[in-house]
Amino acid sequence: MNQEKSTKKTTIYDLAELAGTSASAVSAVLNGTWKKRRISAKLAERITNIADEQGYAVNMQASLLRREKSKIIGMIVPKYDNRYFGSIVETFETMARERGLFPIITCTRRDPELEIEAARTMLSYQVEWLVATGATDPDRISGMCAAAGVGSLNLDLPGTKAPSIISDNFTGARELTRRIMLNSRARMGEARPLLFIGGRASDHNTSERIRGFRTAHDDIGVPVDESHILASGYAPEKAEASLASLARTEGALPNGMFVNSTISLEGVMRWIKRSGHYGGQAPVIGCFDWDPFAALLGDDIEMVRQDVKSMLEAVFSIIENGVTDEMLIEIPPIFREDFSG
Amino acid sequence: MNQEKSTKKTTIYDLAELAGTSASAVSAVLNGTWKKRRISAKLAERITNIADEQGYAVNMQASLLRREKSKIIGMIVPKYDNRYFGSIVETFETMARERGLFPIITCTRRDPELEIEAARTMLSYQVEWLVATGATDPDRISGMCAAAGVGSLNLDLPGTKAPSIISDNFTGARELTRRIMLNSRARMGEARPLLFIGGRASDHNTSERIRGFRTAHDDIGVPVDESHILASGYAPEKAEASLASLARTEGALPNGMFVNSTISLEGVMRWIKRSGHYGGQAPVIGCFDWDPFAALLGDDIEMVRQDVKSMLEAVFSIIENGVTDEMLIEIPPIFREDFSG
DNA sequence: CAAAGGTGCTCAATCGATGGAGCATGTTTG
DNA sequence: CAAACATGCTCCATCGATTGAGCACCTTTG
Repeated sequence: MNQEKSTKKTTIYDLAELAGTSASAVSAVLNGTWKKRRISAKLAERITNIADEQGYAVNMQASLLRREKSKIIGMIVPKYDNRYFGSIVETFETMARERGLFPIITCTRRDPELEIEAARTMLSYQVEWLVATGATDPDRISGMCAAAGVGSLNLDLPGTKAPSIISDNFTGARELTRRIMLNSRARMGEARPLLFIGGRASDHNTSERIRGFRTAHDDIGVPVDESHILASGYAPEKAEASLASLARTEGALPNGMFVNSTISLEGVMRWIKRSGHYGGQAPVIGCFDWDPFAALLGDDIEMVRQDVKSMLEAVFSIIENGVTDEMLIEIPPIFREDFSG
Repeated sequence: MNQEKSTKKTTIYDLAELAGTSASAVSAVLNGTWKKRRISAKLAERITNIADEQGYAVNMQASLLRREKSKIIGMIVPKYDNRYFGSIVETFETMARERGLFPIITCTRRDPELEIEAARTMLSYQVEWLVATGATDPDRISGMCAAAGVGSLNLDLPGTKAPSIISDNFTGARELTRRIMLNSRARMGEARPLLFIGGRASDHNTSERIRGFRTAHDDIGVPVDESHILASGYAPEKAEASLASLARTEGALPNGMFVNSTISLEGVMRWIKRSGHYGGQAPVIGCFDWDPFAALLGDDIEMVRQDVKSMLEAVFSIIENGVTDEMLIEIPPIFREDFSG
């Protein structure tokens, strides 16, 4: 209530004075080591009460400086603008807290420089582990962590210098392609080559998904149209622009599409609506990612959901039980029948 | 490259030894105060090079313990599962970094206990400001911050003990209701009472929106049907359940709906699709929040977008220029014509 | 009743970075 | 040429919590 209390923060020394005891007793009581340090239950209770009254909160900076382990775990994430990353972040926070870890998360907006800066900042905060999600240069981050003696993991996009947990993109894409093909055949009467749109051909996920896309075409015996593989980036505008340009040069577009992410799907749906290219009848669509509203957009839209929970269980299993031999762990994505929500 | 480097972290003392100088010189060079402390440019460069070679990163815990200001700014956010909060978090991070602050964000899943615990943890990390977004008990958080001499702000949901920045819910809801009414009249030939669904009547935003909803009915001269105000919570299931229950007791539902958030809209759209209540013709909908896919869901869906950028500019203006007299700052939301994306 | 052991606490060094104070030099200035 | 000043550093206390070591004061045991 007094002046000092509102400006300066309460420390264990203040509490010690109030309780008529030493700072080490206060420290021991508040961090739970008091039994080990043979402090009486009576004193412990008195200290606890005073601490509560004063609204005391440890100074983590001081505490962590002294401790050997920080219990801080960092995550770098590219964006918060879709359900996949949103769910990764939320699940990560929850699981970290369940394990007594303090999660710090930072969003790098797919900016390679920001990624490095963010990683360095995380190291400054003494993270014990750093999870790089969808990083543009995961190996660079792993290198920095290794030099600082900090563990690192890649999530969503794999690297070569740290264990990587990703979706089984090949199998998922193959099955998704098969389903689009079946839906398309049901509507059109025959199986025809699909369009692939979104992502960057240089990234592992996209190239694996394209491989699955090709394999599924092979499986059914339909040729792949190379000019219809448009890995033009993740932004909605990119997808929109490349569809527009393809329509300009080719005329009629395929009636089935494999869309590489919900972000790309945003652009695709916008173009379909704005251009009126398909008239009333939208194409049969499959999307490698899930969004509740996108799922309601039509009857012929198939969405695969990446299994975020299992992916993060794999992440924490490595953190808790140490690094396994496998450097690449692939988690099967979930198809419609499998998920309840 | 040696054993030590991989296990123990490099400190300024290590760098000082490598450079044949003192730790304070190293510290001054690396934190930019070297000119003020009259270190020669030559030595500064040598130290910088060695630091780079060693991949040195300051120990923030030690640094912050000594400093007076932490430059850490905290945000508490309820969920990451919609574009509104996603955009708040992403914008907040970006703006904080632009101002040389380090943002830490934590998600409390609308759990009141977790909120308090998160606030206490933030205080332990010596945040200078805490922004409580959509908090269930903002005043409790403000109280904790005040006791620790830390500034706090409320975002999205207002409180009474700290400045609050929120959307102008009343005016926004009034205009949104007017638009739904016009769309509905255009389709049905006459203006009829709308349905209000989602949110909690006890929270400020919902009650202000309901007030705007009523006022708009008055403006047009249409009575409000009290049994059609369903503030049954935020979860999609809640909205779905209360529509189902209403349809069971009343038969035909209104042909125009005011949906209080995209989260509720998820449940609404799901119910409309599953129940088949409306046949082919979905009701005219307005939603207080924006989502790109939801916006594409039909022609008669009007979405207001909360002006996240302006809201956060107001937040940082208070942080930078001090607290103004106003305790409640209301930011007008954005209607369709206004936004480009 | 002395030795041995237990109980309940305090002392003081420590973590790494910071910054006020101060110590050698070299350079002006009256 | 001495006083005054500038330059380029280093020394060391400090931030708050932690923890090994150790000091009194019991209580038990042979």
